[in-house]
Amino acid sequence: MKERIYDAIREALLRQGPEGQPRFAVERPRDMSHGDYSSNVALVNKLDPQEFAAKLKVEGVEKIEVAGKFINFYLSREALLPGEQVIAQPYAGKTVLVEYTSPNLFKPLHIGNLIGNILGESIARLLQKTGADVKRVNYPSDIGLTVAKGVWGLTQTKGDPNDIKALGEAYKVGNAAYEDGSGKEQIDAINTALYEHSNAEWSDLREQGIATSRRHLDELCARLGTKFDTEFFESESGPLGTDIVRAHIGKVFEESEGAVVYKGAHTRVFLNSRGLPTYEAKEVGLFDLKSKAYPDFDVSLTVTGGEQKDFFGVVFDAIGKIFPDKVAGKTLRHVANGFLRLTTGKMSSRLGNVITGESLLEDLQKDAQEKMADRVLADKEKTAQEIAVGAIKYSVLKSGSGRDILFDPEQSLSLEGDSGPYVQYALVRARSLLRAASDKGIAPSQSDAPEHASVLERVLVHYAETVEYAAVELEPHYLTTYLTELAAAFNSWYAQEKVLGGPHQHYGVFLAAAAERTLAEGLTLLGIPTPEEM
RNA sequence: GCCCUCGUAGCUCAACGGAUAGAGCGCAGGCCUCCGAAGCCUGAAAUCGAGGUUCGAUUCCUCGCGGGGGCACCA
Repeated sequence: MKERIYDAIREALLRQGPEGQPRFAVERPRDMSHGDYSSNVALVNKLDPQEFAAKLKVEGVEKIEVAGKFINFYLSREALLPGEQVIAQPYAGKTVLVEYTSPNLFKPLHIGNLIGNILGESIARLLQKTGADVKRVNYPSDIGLTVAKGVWGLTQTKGDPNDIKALGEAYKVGNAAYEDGSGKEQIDAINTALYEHSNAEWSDLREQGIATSRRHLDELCARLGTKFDTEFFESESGPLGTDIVRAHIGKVFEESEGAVVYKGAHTRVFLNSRGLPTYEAKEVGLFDLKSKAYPDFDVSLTVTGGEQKDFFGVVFDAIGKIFPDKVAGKTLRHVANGFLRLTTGKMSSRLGNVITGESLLEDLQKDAQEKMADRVLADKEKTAQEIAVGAIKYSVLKSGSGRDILFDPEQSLSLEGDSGPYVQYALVRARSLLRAASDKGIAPSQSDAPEHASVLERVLVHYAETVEYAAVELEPHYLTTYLTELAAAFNSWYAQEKVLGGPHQHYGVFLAAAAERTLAEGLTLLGIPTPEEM
């Protein structure tokens, strides 16, 4: 619909004469009383709005009104009848790699790690919906200093490498010893030994710890709704990156103080003075792995914390110099996710005040269970989990992608108001109404539609363009905001409308079905579960 | 020191250079004999400061103040 109005204006503008590039916007007015769409075309092009508006004719628009500097478009009743929504396909024919989650094996996943997974999953789904062939990539860190700290910690604590909590404890011990210097030498030695597989005992601890960590990770990803297409490990990208970097010393890289560095916007170390690859060199290897697995990819997105922005700027720059041919025509892009801060202060593995992803989910599940105490549901546990996942995901996806998320561990997460469960609840009510209608044999139909459209229909029309916008901008929160508005419109309509048995009952069912479809699809694009009942 | 970000009701967040700056929580009040009250309705309450660009600035630019992040062997 938006396209249609846009095209009509552009055509009329071109007919006016050769004034160069037509410049104008068609947007959804903030206030519904200003119509369903609005344009600033007259203002920007210094035209008489009345005169210009008179020349416009758009199918599906019943009233074109000039309000001061704007031209407002009111859709016809027919155009406002909820129907098939066609989602534009700006990514058609594109292969997009989305790398996200990228956990540190050997440490339990804390809520901070969850943010990247939640954002990445939603972006992947939005891209898919708008035409892309999406490949989900996980890049776990299974070797390097972090793992060495954990292994050293285990040798001290004698913890069980099959116990995830013991791993967390061991990492804390190792990290502390590394920072105060007391264990630095030994940990560095373990690090080297792990790369070289020169110590069976340490390598064995590493393998066991990784297996434990992966079990928990897989289980958590399954609960969150992520299924990766490919995994690349740092133990693969490390050696590969090392070789590639070495082969380009003098051309792209230079040696300095025993290390191999790249001098871009700022200087970064790719191989440290012990000859081991840093994160930087591993990224070089990772790019090579990605281009071998998916030689025809068009876009590669890396979703990680915003603090890595400058880092990726330099690394992508270096990769472009190493592989000018492989990078040509492709886009490498870093997508920043914010990090999670606690109201009680910074969360830090070192201080031990981490909240693991698992424990947060469990707490929320308990809250949800309590709320459902007096209800009879088919599967309360499953439902509670859907609500818990919805609550967490919504709280991450409701603000702009790079923004930090403030989390109050005392208050837990909200299950009401501006929240995941609020939108889920609207969906559940719509489904419940549809079930009741079906039981009573009231079929959906437009036959008894009321003369005027309600707010609900006027919100529904904007679904497709919102999905497209969120996908192109890589900003799921536009969709989140929209769905909350849609849920509010539905709840409001539902509260004042006695549907079944009323004069517009068939249309009411028809409208509820449209709301149900849209809410369900929208939530799915965010990666939020869509419960049948709650 | 340099670079990047952010600053909007008491709190957590929205607002693609546009019209009367929207929500939720909290606060004050109202609504279940009726398809689900995790809901609906009403009310009080905000753009960090100073300049500039623009017909129009929360949004863009400059300066200042205040958070956060990054800048050589962590990821």
